[in-house]
Amino acid sequence: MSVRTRFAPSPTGYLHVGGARTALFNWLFARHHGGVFVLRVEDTDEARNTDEAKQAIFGGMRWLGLDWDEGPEVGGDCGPYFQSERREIYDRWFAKLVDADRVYEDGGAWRFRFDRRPVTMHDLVCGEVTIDYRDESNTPDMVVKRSDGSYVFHFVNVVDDLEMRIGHVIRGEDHLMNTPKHLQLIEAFGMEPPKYAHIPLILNPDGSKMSKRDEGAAVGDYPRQGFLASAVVNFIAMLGWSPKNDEEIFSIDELVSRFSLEQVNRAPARFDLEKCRWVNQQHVMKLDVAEFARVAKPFVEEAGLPIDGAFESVMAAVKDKVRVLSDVPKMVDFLLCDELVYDGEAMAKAGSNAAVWSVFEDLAARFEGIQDWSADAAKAALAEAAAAAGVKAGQMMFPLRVALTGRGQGPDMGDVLSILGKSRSVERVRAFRRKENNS
RNA sequence: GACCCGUUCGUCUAUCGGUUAGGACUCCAGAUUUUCAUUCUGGCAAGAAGGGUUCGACUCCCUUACGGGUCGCCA
Repeated sequence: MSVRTRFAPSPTGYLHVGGARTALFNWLFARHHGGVFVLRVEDTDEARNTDEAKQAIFGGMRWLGLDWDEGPEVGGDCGPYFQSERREIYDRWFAKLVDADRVYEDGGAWRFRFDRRPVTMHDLVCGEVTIDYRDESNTPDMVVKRSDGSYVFHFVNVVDDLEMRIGHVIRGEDHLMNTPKHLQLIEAFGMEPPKYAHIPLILNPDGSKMSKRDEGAAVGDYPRQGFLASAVVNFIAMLGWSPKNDEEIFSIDELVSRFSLEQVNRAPARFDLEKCRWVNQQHVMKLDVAEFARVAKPFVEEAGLPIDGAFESVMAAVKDKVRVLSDVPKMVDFLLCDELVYDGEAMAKAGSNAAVWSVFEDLAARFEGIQDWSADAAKAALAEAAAAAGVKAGQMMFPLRVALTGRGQGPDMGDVLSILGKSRSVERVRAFRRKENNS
């Protein structure tokens, strides 16, 4: 029998990293084994469900690249995939419980009568765990059908996993204590349970439980913050899973081929956004220039910067220095438009040496005298101007950077010089001189 | 409170009884780039505590502490 896993979110909010990682592990496990990944929407709580949430979850999964083989919008043999549409199926399974005399009425609702004995489960991550159901105070009979006739989570979740022939249930550790309840239900149905794997939760940097509103929690925020989906997938995979060696940068395909549940940790991990940014940089560096230009372009346009023919060479100059795509505009704005914003700190640092300033006296003229403009020719002109003023050429690099870019850091000066070209370089050196004279 | 899971550098982790406890992020230093950043090299930094078992314990067992989870007519 082939491997079948599922992700079963309830559409009550956006997709958060914890849910995304649960979906990812299920997806990786299914893909690794050439199995089927099912998406099922657990929308039994009508009051809290929203269509926006549903779309946010679908959208988040698509962005991450977690495609589902069965589920909403793609169909499948085990549908419908919305619990709100599976009413008759639940009624049928509920009747089995009634026939077996395993439920009783309580205040209009129906409770499932637990077998009062120790229940042992064999979790693929946590190992053997036993919960003693003789302790009724800790395990009161659970409601499976509400007084309004609707069914509760434990019941529908179990029925659907059985109906959809899910073989491996991979879910958050917050469900560990629910599993014996599910096992008891499955036994009452006379069915074989799936295998379970409970993965540790993701915590905030301070160790508290990560939930909505916490920084980095919403998967939907990642695209516009300039993260690559492959990097986010790589990073969240590393939270709770390890290849058991020193490697840590993986493409999605590499994760698929390497993933296994035996490599999942049991301790909860804290979310470190700084490392996530570093992972993103590693993935950005692996992009070729054309691809990088394509994904960075929307951010540059969003910042209102003009895109011209030199765009790809501009992108090439900064590609290996960006952590997140949203940083790109402020790294290249001086190359794309003529409105320079001078950084005060960089200005002060550049102008601290009076001798340096004298070099700019004739630098513009020397630049203008260059016949075939190139970075090398410009650098040679700078060296000559520096020598004439008795200043070391190296000392001029930083001031020239500030003059041409307005700030203290950026791409290699060779790239800046060649992209800017002669007339803009001359103009900016002159503008810089004027600013100095005025101050 | 009861029950369950967990505990290696600040963080993510390797180690499956014998290691100078390794890697990565962050931070610091050096190098290279005639410049800043990038990059590279190096450095700081860990087995929660106490008992066992053993020739030997981060690794196995117990206790304590701490962290997380679960005890709904939420999912």
